[in-house]
Amino acid sequence: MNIIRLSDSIANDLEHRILEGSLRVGDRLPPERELAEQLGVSRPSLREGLQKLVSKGLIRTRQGGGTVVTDRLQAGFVDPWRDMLTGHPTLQQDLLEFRHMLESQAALLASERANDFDLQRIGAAFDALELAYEQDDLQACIKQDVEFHQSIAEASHNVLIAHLSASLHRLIQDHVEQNLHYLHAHPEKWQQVREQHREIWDKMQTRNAQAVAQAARQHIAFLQKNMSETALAALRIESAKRRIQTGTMTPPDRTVAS
Amino acid sequence: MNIIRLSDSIANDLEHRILEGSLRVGDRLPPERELAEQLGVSRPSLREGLQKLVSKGLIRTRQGGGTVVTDRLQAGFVDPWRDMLTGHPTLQQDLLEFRHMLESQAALLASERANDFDLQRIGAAFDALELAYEQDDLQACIKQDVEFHQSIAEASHNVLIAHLSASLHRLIQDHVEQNLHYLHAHPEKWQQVREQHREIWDKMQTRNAQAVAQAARQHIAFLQKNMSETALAALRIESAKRRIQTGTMTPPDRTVAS
DNA sequence: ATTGGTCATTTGGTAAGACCAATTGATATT
DNA sequence: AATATCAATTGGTCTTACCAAATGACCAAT
Repeated sequence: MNIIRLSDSIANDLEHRILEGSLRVGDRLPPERELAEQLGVSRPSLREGLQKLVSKGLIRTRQGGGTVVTDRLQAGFVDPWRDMLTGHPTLQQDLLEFRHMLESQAALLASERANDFDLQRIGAAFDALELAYEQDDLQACIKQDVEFHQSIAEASHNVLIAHLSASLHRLIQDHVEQNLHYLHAHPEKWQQVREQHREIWDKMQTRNAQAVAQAARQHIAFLQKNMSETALAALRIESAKRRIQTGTMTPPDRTVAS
Repeated sequence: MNIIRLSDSIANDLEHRILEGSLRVGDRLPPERELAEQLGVSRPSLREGLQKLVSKGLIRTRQGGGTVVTDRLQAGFVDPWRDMLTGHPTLQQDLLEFRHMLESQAALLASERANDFDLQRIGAAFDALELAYEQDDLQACIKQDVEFHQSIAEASHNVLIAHLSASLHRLIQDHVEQNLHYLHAHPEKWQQVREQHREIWDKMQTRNAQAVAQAARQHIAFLQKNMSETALAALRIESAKRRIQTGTMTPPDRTVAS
């Protein structure tokens, strides 16, 4: 009945790749001429598809520059929370609790579904993390810590988990950094964190889902405990700016929309 | 700093005309060749602009038929996640999986933290749900089903879980409705759902956290199973319509002349 | 060695013309 | 009058070409 427009197929496919994670935020697409040839379509058709995605805000094109992925969903889901968190530091406990759930589930699913590519990426992240530990490079540790957890989240092959995980990492990046600084000043805890990462990676390789989830839970619980200790010093200014919500706890009418 | 893309100007211009009223719903646009000449642009550029509007749902094009203004303002706002789900049915599995995790965790936390007010609200929702079952009022069932789960989510006393739960419920409302309709036609399954709700509520009252989480997991798993069955037909149609497969993205067989 | 500018290359933006395919509507046929 | 047929209309796609902005390499000046 309805013939599918070629440009729609193209847009749909690229959109799917972005959501699924094979095209990640910041990635550059191949040049239009090249991509058109890869897909076996003409450049105008490809461009019609690309422009659809541009209008959706999923990619950004610059003349002479190239085409890059600029996920707008990442902001869409979490932006409303950012205000809440900066205004109400007590909610950070909720956030950590949520992360606890999210990461353990991500680890569980990842150990069931990770393919070779996923495992390779996680392994590479782990190695880089170990290297950062060895070199005592705190900045690199932070960066690789995020990459390690994110690679696991994306190996879960669940779009929602992957995106939420990425969003949360952005959201709590400051606190992660702060926390790692604190841990770094306590070598025995610092060493514990390192062991926990190794534990997760080891269990992941055995593909024992429950064990991986357990290791992830322990890791996050450990961070949760330490972070709450350090967080007390952090909440200071910002408090006066916002009003607390009424007791009925009514969610805003738009948490998902952009 | 940003050079205005011609296709964007075109899309904006037409969109403005539509919203302003000079182009009304059902109106036919001039043929592309003619319209391109009127606007003083090439046909590819015009088409890029038109396709942007197509992806926004403002116009509809039929090969040989013409281009007509459709009504997008009926449904109101644009929810990117909703669009994603309708565009990529495979994501619905991810959504259900996520809900599975979220609701079981919510139930677990709720059974630990619910105060008298929370329990009263959950109980009231359950009673209303039972009443709806008794009266065989499908609409009321849908409404109270959401309220029941949402009251539990908010009893978790975790803001993120409560908000996300509310967002998800809105997101999958259509599918919930569709699913309940399906279940309603199968009395034995319909009864099972009712029992599962009772199970959750009973366990909740005993404040056995693990038991509640287990009951919630079973409930969602049951819905998940049935929903995937009902969605199967539509999903097959959708995937069949795609000419481009994910992965290798083989282009449509375009018989070359000569 | 670093800085700064010049220039060719790369890459997205636009245009023009052609042909294909579905729709439509008028015409011819029964 | 109903139906079948065909030609014009119109969106869908491809090819080629050229323009303009961004990039990066190379070279000159400090």
